Amino acid sequence: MKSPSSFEMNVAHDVCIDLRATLTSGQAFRWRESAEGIWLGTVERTAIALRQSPQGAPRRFEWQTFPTPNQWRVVADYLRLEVPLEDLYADWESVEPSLAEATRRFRGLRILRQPPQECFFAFQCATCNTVVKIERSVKKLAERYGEPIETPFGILHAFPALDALANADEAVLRGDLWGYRAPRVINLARHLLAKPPLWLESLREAPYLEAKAELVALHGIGAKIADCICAFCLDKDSATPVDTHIRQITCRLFRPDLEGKSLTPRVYDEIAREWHSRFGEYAGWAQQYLFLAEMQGGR
DNA sequence: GCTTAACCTGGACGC
DNA sequence: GCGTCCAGGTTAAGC
Repeated sequence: MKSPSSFEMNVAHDVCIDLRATLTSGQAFRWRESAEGIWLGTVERTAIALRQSPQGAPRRFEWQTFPTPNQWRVVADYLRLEVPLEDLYADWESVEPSLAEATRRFRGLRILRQPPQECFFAFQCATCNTVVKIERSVKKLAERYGEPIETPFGILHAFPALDALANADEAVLRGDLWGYRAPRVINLARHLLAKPPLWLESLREAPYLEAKAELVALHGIGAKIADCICAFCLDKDSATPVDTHIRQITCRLFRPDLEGKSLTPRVYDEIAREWHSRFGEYAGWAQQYLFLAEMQGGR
C-alpha cells in the first residue's frame, strides 16, 4: 500500500457531518477505515477517500477522489450535503425530546444517497443476517465481480454491473456467504436487466409510495428491504424501514401497546405511520439516530 | 389477516 | 468440543 501522502486531500469547511457515524450506521456496507483514519469507499466507478479533520470535528472534513481527482459533486451528492441537518434537529427535538440525546451523540450523522444498484443488492443480504456478515458478503461480491479501481491505498472495487450479477454462479455466491439469498440475487439482476435502462434510478423521481410499490412487486423484496432502498438511495426521506430494532424502539418510546405483537403488514404500517406523524418529511433521518444509538448501546 | 416453517451460515453461548 | 440459538426478512401454506 502506497503512502497516503502521495496525493493531496481537499478540505470542505462548514459542513455538519460525522463521517464515522454516517459510514458505519448500517446504511452502506463497504466503507473501511485505514490506519491513517481515512475512510475508503466507492461510488459507481469513483473511489473516495474521506477524513474527519481535525480528529472528531464535525464541521470540517478532507476528501479526494480516484482515479479522477477533485470530483466534489460526487462527494457532496453521495453525502447529501444539501440537507440542512441542524435545522432538522431543532424541529425533531421540539416534537420529541427523547431524540436530543441521540442527536447530541451522533451530531452530523447523514443519510446517504448511494448508487441504487449497490444499495438494492446489498440489502438482499440483510435478511436474517448480521451486519458483520452482510459487510463480508457484499465485499466478496464486489471483489469477485466488480471492476477494479486503482487508488494510492491499493485496489478498490466498483459494485458489479447488472449483467455480471445476472450471470453469476449460484454455487460461488452461496460459498461467498450469500447462502439461500444467492439465487434471489441472480434472479433479481435478471429482472432488472429486463426493465428499461436506469429503471431503478428513475424511481428517484417517483413519489415514495409509488417507488416502494414498484420495489415490493419484485419477488424477494418485502416492505423492509423496499424501505431501506427508498431511504438510502432513492431520496425518500420519509421512508422508515421497520426492522426488529426499530420495532423495539417504537414499542419502548412511542407504542407500548404494540409490544409482543407480530410484525404483520398492518403492524409494520402502523409503526411507519407513527414515525411519519412525529417527524414528518425527514422521518427516516430521525429514525437513523435512534437506530444507531440502539445498535451501539451505551457506548 | 395472522401464524408458522423453511431458507444458509458463522459466531456467541451454555454445558 | 458439541449442540443450540440467533441474526437488520421474505414467501407460501395453512388456519
